Amino acid sequence: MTISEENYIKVIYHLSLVSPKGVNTNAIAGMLDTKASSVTDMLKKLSDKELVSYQKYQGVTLTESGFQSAKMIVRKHRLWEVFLVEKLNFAWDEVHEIAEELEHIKSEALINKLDEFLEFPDFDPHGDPIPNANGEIKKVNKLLLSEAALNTEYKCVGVKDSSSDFLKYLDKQKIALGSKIKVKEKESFDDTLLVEIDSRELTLSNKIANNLYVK
Amino acid sequence: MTISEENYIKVIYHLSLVSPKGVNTNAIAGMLDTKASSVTDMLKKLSDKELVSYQKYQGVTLTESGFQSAKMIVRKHRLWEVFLVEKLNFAWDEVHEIAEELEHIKSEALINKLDEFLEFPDFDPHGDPIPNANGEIKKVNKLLLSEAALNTEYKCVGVKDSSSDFLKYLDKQKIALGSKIKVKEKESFDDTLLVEIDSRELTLSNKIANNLYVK
DNA sequence: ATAAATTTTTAGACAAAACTAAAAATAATA
DNA sequence: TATTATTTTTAGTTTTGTCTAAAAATTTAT
Repeated sequence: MTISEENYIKVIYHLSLVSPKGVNTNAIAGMLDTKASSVTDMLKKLSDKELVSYQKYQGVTLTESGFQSAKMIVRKHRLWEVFLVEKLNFAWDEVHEIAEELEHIKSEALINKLDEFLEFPDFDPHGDPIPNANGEIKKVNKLLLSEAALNTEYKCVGVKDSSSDFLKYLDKQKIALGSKIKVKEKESFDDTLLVEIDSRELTLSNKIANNLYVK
Repeated sequence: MTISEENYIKVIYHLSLVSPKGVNTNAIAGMLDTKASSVTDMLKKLSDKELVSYQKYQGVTLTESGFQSAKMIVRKHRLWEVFLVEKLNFAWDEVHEIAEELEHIKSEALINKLDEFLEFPDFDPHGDPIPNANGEIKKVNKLLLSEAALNTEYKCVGVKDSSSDFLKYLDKQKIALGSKIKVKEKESFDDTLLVEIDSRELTLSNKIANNLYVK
């Protein structure tokens, strides 16, 4: 697989978690910052390689083989992110772009040795699960903070939006993965939350609450 | 710079250490396993970018900018090799191919943090010097074992040939970088050496002695 | 249900990096 | 020096992945 093919497979994987019945050409083009016509071309190629099943105008889904490939790319991406944060002391908002490059390094031995070196982490720095060498993914029943029950203690376990802006906001508010969090009040007008985090009180907008996973 | 351009620059760098007055098209083609005509095409492009100075039929040399770029690629390659051996426990004959890929990862921050994580190593696992962030390279007055004086204690500090075959041979003979070595006899007929390594006696062919650096 | 809007595909073109085959320049040899 | 031999370059293709513009299919709206 070329880097370009890998990028398409990865994007189709992520999009099919949201639209499992078929991913649209335009959606792929949007994610890859390319044109729909380029996507069509690539879908034909991926289809020839039996990585996706594709019928004109009907959207695309991953084949079993494409699905496994996608998970291996995601595995690499997330393991490298752990390495960058845990070993090289990058901040969690700095690692995505670098991991986008590292995820295309070919060696299987490399990624398995890296996994071992990192002591087989289950989650990346943003709380996303890391597929193991067999492609198995640990399921976690997390929910969005916006869906959390009142006066119940939760733990922050992940972010939905992992943009630098959002992550820096969390840093500024000293909200990290692992922080204890309890919703004390919910404003019915705009769903603003009054929360207690590690025994500090904070007001969080609905937008924030919609992008923070708790358990 | 594209990966292909980087590979050309790196090869020209290595070849110009041997032929500093100009590197031949065919020599580059040989190293990159490509055709002379492809090399000519690329030399024009690199010349346009002022990474090399190139006159038709006269061979090619790196410009100052090309030279700095080359050293940064070599720096990345060798730092990744240290990482693979020291941290991921790869054998020294397994790391070259993987580092060939890793050397093209773009981030400056990454390589400097990696350097720090590895505690600023001066040499890679084969004894080759690692340029620092400014492109400066530690000089070492090493010599080939074949040129070593009799009955003088040396230390193995590098290999000239870093093929897997040669490195595995050294492993088998328990010769590693850092091993103490003394030439006790030199057979005048074929230059075979009788050496003492870490208090074991060994017979080494001239070919071996011509590919092992000592100090 | 037909028209309008949107999405997707086709057709044709382009740039990068490789190739082959042939021509031109340089180097080696008689 | 003239002739070979070798090296290097040019000219013309190919492949990969992209693009634009236009056509076709699908979806939405009147």
